[in-house]
Amino acid sequence: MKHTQSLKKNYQFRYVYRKGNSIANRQLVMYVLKNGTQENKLGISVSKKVGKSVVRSRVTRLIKESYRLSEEEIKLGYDIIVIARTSVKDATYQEVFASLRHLLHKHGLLPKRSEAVQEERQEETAE
RNA sequence: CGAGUAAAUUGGACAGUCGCGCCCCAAAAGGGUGAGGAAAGUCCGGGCUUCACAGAGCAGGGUGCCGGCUAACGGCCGGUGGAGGCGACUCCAAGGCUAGUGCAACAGAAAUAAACCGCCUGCGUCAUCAGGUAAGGGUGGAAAGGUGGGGUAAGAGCCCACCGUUUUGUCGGUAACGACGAAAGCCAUGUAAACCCCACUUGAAGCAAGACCAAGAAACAACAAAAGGGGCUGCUCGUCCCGUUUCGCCAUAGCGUCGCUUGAGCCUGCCGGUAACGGCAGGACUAGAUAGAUGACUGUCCACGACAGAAACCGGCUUAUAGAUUUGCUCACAUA
RNA sequence: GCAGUUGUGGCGGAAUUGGCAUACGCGCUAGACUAAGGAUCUAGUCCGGGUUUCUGGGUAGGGGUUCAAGUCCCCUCAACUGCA
Repeated sequence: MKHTQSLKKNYQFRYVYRKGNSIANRQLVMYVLKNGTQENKLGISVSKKVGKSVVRSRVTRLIKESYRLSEEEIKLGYDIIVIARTSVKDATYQEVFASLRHLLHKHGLLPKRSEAVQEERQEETAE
């Protein structure tokens, strides 16, 4: 991915957990913290409670794919941790995608999307 | 065709767009390649690595009908015995309680030891008492080989026949064992998945093993001896290494390199072997990450896709598994 | 990845060499005491059939050895711990 590294070390995760802001919905939890660089760092955490290794790796891939397809719109300079909750194990790709967009929007990391939405609305009203 | 039994194969396919790990290329573009039959459980066995050499003895652990295969095994193949099934066929930790020790609750007269009831004899009879008796009753998982006959006061391998058991001979088989015969009236239940005996086998830990490179902190003249400590293992031997003690702080470590994938491996053919397997010849050889790569979308088709994701490797076992395909054999029915 | 430990009523936790499964404590239910509550005392409390007695099953799940298994052996499941 072009603008995104991955969070690797445990201390990086703990720093974000301690200092960052968290917002959750039914399927995911998202921690966000400014890191003062021109890149984003993404960490995905799927605990053993979610399921077996097949389930966990599939959940990881769905979250990663959802993030990748949204990457161009997301603000830069943040550490983001996405934690999967137990209910994700039965979710489809579309549900995960919508859930991730929902949390990114609540964190205010999707300015382009909101602008786009506003533009669409303006266009609709203009028409 | 129906019912069954044994085994083998497969585990969605094709096309396009975007994306990921590794490799090729000086780089880019581009190209190649990318999870399983169980990758799982970690139940066994191996190679490999470290422990000086991987050594000796004891203890401990494992296995347990016989023979073979194998690097090895608790695996596989073939056979023996036993159990089940009309049959194809399936299942069995299957050495030794006749080496010793332990245990066998409750019930029952009595549990490894026998007289409660009963039967019989004697004191004329009954009762009682004394004695004989394990055929019958009852208890129990188990009650002193079983059935039938003779015998007796009543009974008893007391005697006989058959069956079983033990010992032994001949023959067959590498062997487990089998067949046939002889002898012994049969000193004795179960449990060894109780201790144990016998035979074989086993050093310990595990790729987070470990090797190398880089960086940092502390301490230190050299040699020898003693004591102490440590490593290999539970102990003894043997052997090697080392200034010691206390307190505090940091920390999943350095996006390090190797180990890391070509291997007791796979496919095809021929030969040997009942088979497991072995030999020879030819051919292909393409996951190797290090917070960890296989996904998303679209279209077409069908049976609408189960169980499930590599983390050093290999041989097995066990467990999970939608559906599809193939072959051998058995039984029943029908027909000829 | 490798190595290991544990599993018994609603909860904690006993059960000797295999021999009557849940002793004991907490909690819960009913009753007594009280104007009421608390505390205290009494009784009950694994599940099904019957509701006094009786009877069948049950120690994470499945099988085996044994006359008999919570206990011994094998397989599976779940929870937990350690290892640079």
